[in-house]
Amino acid sequence: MPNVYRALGDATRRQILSMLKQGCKTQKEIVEAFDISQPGIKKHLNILLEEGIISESLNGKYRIYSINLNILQIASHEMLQYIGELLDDQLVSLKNYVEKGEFRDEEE
Amino acid sequence: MPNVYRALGDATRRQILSMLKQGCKTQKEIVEAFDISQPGIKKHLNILLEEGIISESLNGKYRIYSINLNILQIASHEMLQYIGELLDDQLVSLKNYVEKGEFRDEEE
DNA sequence: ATTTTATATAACCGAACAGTTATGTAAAAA
DNA sequence: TTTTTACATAACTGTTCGGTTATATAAAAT
Repeated sequence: MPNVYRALGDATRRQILSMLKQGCKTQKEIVEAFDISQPGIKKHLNILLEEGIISESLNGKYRIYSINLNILQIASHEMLQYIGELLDDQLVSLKNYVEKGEFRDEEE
Repeated sequence: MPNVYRALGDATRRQILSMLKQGCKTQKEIVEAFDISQPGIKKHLNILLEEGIISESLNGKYRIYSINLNILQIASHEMLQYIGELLDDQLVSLKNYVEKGEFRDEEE
């Protein structure tokens, strides 16, 4: 099961995910958006891949990355539940709202 | 500002916080609840202290730890907002619900 | 056919982490 | 006063992480 803390625990990875939320991106595009070397970015992408939060596909010489919102949702479930329990019932009911399936599956 | 990812990113620390949610605990009590050495537990407590998620107080030879729910709430705010933005509007409205101040301040 | 482009991979670095053992210290109990 | 108890601290280990440079490779463009 994906480790959301690991995946989201780094600011660069969060920015990458925000980029991918706007649409699929080439590795090159991602690299150009940061002041980090290509292998450095690739490591972040590998961690997101390991955690299943993003997917990779090939197109000629390009690597295309996309975000897996459904998996991210499932993955954050446990975390939201835990925080909800700590922060008490208000957040829990809030979490229940999420769990009731009110999400639309953007990734289809 | 507290790094929630760091604080909550470890299972032992999450268990410690769950314990403290039930009430203040002595370091001894916490140590006894885990199969980890006393210095090992102390390191986790120090990280939670660094992030401001828990507080420490002295009582004779005892160290008493308590959870700072208010700070945890403020700290998770950003994280919840970010995840909300990724997981789209349903979660955002959910997050707004939290932000509207619907939390009661258990720690007063 | 050669060069450029997009990416992969290896090797390295310093810092942080999770854990340990060993030892010191201060409060409480005997 | 001696011993026990609760905790602090230092030093060490192995692993992961975020970053780098250097180099290889495969596709595309020239």
